[in-house]
Amino acid sequence: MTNYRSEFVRAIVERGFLHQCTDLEALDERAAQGPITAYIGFDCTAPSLHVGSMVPIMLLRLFQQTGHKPVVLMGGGTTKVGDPSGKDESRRMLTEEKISENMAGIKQVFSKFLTFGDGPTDAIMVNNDDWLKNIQYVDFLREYGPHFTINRMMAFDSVKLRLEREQPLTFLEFNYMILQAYDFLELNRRNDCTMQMGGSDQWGNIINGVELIRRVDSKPAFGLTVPLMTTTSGAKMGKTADGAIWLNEDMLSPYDYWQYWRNTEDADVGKFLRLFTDMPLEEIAKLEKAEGTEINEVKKILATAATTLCHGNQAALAAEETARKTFEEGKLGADLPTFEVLREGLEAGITAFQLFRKAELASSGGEAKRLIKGGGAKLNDVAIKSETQEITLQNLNADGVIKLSAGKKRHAIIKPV
RNA sequence: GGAGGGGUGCCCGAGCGGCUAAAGGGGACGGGCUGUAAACCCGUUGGCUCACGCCUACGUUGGUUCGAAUCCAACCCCCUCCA
Repeated sequence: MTNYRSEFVRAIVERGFLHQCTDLEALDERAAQGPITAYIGFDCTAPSLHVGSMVPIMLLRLFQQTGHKPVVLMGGGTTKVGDPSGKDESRRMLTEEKISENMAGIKQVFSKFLTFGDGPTDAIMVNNDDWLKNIQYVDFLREYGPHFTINRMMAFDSVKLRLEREQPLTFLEFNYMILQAYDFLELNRRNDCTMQMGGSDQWGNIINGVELIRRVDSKPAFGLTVPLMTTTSGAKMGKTADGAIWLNEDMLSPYDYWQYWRNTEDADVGKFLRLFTDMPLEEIAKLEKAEGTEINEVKKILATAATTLCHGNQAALAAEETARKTFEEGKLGADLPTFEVLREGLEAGITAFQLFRKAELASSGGEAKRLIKGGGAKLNDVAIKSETQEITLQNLNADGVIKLSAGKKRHAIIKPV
């Protein structure tokens, strides 16, 4: 393959981050000469980002590691409008309070992956509400409206898809792409930001910004996208059994985060090591050769490395240890969710299915009963036969607690108090 | 504003007076096989109750009927065409 001159381009190509780029050779040339500035925007639609945003985040990290300046753009303003890309229906409108709450939650995560500061390659964070909120409608239309044709806007996938599926696309959402293009122009002027990166679904929006900068300020700019991540079997990344894999600790425990990576499909292990860890490529190449059950060891390395980045090494090791105890020794790990139950209640006896509900292993009594009937419920690793079995202090194990399991992977501890 | 079509369970979608907690699919969960993988096979999939059973559910509100997701009326929302 081509030899790239810049460390950045070489790294993204080798590690599998590159999907599309407006002009890869020119970017390579430019990145080889010295630090450049690039940004990725994150909308504030939820109180935390989830694993689906990990590729862009890791891209920013790699960008900084290879000597450049990343800009994290919080979409405080654009979230008010709502990005129609990849949505087959309008999102309900979020209130401004909700948006600022979400932003506060999302912000936390970046400091774990990027170094912020004032230096030439230190990351900075900006909020597009700062410039979008003061826009004067008619002035804005006169200045930038002429650079966008409806003909072109209609051709964008985000728009076309909605129209084809006969789903409504509001005028509000229709404006999203213009605002995002304007963001890029604004960042280009303010911070000399010359590249916008993002997920492949953002390609159209990114191109608009590149184009706008060229037309308005006659300056070159780059656009680059990362592939949309799916697992080998086609599932979108970030969603599993209990919902999204959130990056914030208050929404998903490090243990569950570790488990997510531990359960990676065989075929994805190498790809994920390259994308979601800092591990050198030669080392990954070696690990990737593992076959059969050996690959399980590699998955643990992946899980611990990925969790270390997000939650710190201590939390990652604790998660690994809990997993080892739980799965390999059948014992209890400290990280398992623990629920306290009054000792008096246990003395009197609690019906099995009620206890499962208390331990949040089932969301309703019916679900708990079904679980037990299906043979998936265990009490101290022994299958429970009857959903009405009484559980009492007699059932405490050697550690003075009760271990409940729903299936092979979900466990909880009941502790009398 | 006018004409037509439509709103069903987590999602898609069938039903079009009783046999309907509502076909089928997807997803999800559990079991089997394995390696905490994938694929495959099987089961479960509204809530409450130990249970008889009760409650909630087919856009909303009323009505017809012994009986309505199914018929009627008004209203709300969406889509298509016309203005």
